[in-house]
Amino acid sequence: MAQKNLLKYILIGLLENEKKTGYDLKKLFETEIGEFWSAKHSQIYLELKRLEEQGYIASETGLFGNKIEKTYYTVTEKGRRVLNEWEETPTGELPINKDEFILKLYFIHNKNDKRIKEMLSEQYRLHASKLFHLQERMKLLFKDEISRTKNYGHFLILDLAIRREQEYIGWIKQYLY
Amino acid sequence: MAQKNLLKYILIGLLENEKKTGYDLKKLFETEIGEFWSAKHSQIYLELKRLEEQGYIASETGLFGNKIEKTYYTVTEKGRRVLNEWEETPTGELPINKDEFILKLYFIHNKNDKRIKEMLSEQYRLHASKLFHLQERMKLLFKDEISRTKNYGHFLILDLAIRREQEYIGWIKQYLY
DNA sequence: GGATCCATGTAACACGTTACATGATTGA
DNA sequence: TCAATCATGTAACGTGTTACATGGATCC
Repeated sequence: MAQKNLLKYILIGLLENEKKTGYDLKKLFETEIGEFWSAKHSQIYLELKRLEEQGYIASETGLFGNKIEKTYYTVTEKGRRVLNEWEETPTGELPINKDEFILKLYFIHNKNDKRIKEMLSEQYRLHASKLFHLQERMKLLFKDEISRTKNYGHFLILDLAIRREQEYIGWIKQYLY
Repeated sequence: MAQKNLLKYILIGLLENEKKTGYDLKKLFETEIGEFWSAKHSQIYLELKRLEEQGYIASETGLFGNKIEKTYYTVTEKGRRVLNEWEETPTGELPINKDEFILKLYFIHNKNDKRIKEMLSEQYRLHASKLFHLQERMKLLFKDEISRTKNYGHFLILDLAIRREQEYIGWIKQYLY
């Protein structure tokens, strides 16, 4: 997955409909996007600079209070074009989900190993908590039909994420008891 | 996930019961481990050297044919210890599965966007093919109760992987038709 | 007055991929 | 003899994290 610079498209995509600062974008990674992507502010600010140099986004400096300068970014025509090109390109190749827990489990050979129950219990807690969080997001963002139609992609992937957690929890339960 | 050097534990873990060459390990990443982890030979060879320097594994050079030298690695006591420590440490923090398709979908807002069906169709093919492959592996590796008991962790994660693909496919079908 | 958030940046490092490189062995 | 596979390595680069760094604004 590395080497494709997908952060580029995320940033352009997030700026598509509304100008935002680097800090705004950073906050989005902590909430909205955080469920399926991550990036630190250090990486975001650098990438924004690079995207501006390459002409995919443009910046304007706004004033906040009377001293702090905020840099707002907007998408250029060129940026809009590459975003669309990317969206239309078949993705191909399923990604490998590197999951440390899965890895640990792989190296446990004996069915009666005491650690299995401990590990499954921990995962149960983590996934149950994530499931709850996702369900709350679903309620908050997509309570009516209109909101679903307007951000349909987001609705779809939230639905997938919830199903996935439910399945994961089902799997754990089967082997935990 | 990065910064934890999990490759280290994979290599030690794979060498635990049997001495292997770098090439053997590379091959395992193409088959067995490939379902849930990836690594290129360039990274493997370097990591093996580092692990030997740090005393986690030891090497012996064998001859193959009459000219080629193969380097076999085995795990040391120190290596066995860190592997066990790792296995006993709670994993914590669910990983973020960075999936390019999910990302693209997020940026599609309109329910009637033609691209949704195309994207879902492509994913259907990919996941159906992966599911088939996983099911074949399951049949091959775990046909009887005894094989399950001997590599129980592997059986568990293969079962999870299959359920996950089934769920994914179910999700696609729901919105594709 | 102090904590927390807003806002932006740089530097060092770790992880992972791609490309370059070499040469022997095996089987058709 | 030619292709594929076995077998091992290095170099350059791209991506992402951690740590370092600064200073204003807001709220209690």
